[in-house]
Amino acid sequence: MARTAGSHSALTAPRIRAAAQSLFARHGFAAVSMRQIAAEVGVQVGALYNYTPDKQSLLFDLMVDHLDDLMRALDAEPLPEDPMQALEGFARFHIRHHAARPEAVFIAYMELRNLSPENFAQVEALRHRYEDRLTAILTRGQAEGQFRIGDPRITTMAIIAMLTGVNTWFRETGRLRLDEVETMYWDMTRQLVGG
Amino acid sequence: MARTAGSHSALTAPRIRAAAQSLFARHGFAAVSMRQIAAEVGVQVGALYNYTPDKQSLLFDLMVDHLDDLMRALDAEPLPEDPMQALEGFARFHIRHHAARPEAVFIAYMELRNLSPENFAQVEALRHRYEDRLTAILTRGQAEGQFRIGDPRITTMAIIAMLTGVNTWFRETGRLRLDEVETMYWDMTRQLVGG
DNA sequence: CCTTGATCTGAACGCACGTTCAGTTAATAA
DNA sequence: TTATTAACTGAACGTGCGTTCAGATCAAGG
Repeated sequence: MARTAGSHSALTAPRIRAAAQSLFARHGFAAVSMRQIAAEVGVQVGALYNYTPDKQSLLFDLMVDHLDDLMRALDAEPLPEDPMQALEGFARFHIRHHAARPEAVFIAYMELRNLSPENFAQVEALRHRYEDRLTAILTRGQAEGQFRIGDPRITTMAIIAMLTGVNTWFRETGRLRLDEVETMYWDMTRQLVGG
Repeated sequence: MARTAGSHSALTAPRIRAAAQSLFARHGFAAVSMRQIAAEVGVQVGALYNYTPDKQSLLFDLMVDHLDDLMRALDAEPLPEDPMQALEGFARFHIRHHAARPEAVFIAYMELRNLSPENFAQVEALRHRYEDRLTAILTRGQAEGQFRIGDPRITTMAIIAMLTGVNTWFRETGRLRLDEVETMYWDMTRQLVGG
């Protein structure tokens, strides 16, 4: 046997991505085999190599696409002049965006050490660009006397860690709706910066 | 060849633990082989099985010991009556304790999915007990009107995520000393609870 | 000094891994 | 209808995996 009925790269490619993302998130990159991914897609393992040069590229592409998606989505958000409003926008956006794609977020945070040094550097640079957006808001608010904070860079790390932490416990089926969580975390963020 | 000169379980056991911890933290549990651990210790792979029934137990024991250590250390801390002072004690303790053992912390957070369901439940229970200490402080401070917070449980998760985040960027060789970081994060924590 | 038990070696087990590739079939263009 | 290309199969490659175990050597107590 060979080419199968209905097979098409425009269909198979996203299914491979989805299978890899789901399996990497559940079991971890190192614990997932190419054969498992192929089985989830419904092809033989060799077919995967029409779509990726190797296993690591599968992981790298997932991360880069996730971070590109994140940056594009942030750029599409309004950026109010007022630092407090800008901070609220960022906090709410961060929670909403991350809660909507827990698998991609999980992988992007947990599998960094499985990247080659060059790939790691690229991913880190993308993440840095995102963090810089928050740092800019904090620096502006501090300069305008609205925020009572110390080092804006440290504050950035603290806020992002706090907000991203939502993904470790939030479940759609839990007692709180996401918009309630969003408001609770915005309240905490606001107080954290002295507002 | 067989038993080697100077070999003793009291020496080999901790060296196996240390090697496993170091390698798991650096490369991840699934990516580390028993042969790598043995090589780091300087024995053949078979010798490891005098000390652990299998690979997973090595991971589980590291996690449990870390969490036991964490609870014992917290219990050894003074617990002031005043909620604000108690919170300061907790925040500073958390940062100090975690910064001192980054490998154990990293493993305890990243390798949960490599545990069997029973082992996972045990580790989760231990972590919950630790979190409960912070929740108790927050609940008391809220009842006494000192803290301006919402749900104490959510606030617990937010604070712990923020504080633990220090480990992702702090380096001994960086521009900030740990006691400076400690104070910065305590300032943020205090403001977060409305103090 | 001798015995006993602790400690480790060296080899082996079957299995799964990532990757490659010649060959085969389906889709598509001419 | 035919020729071409896209998509996939099936089998194979060498390697490393976790775990087991009989046997060899060392440490320690009497």
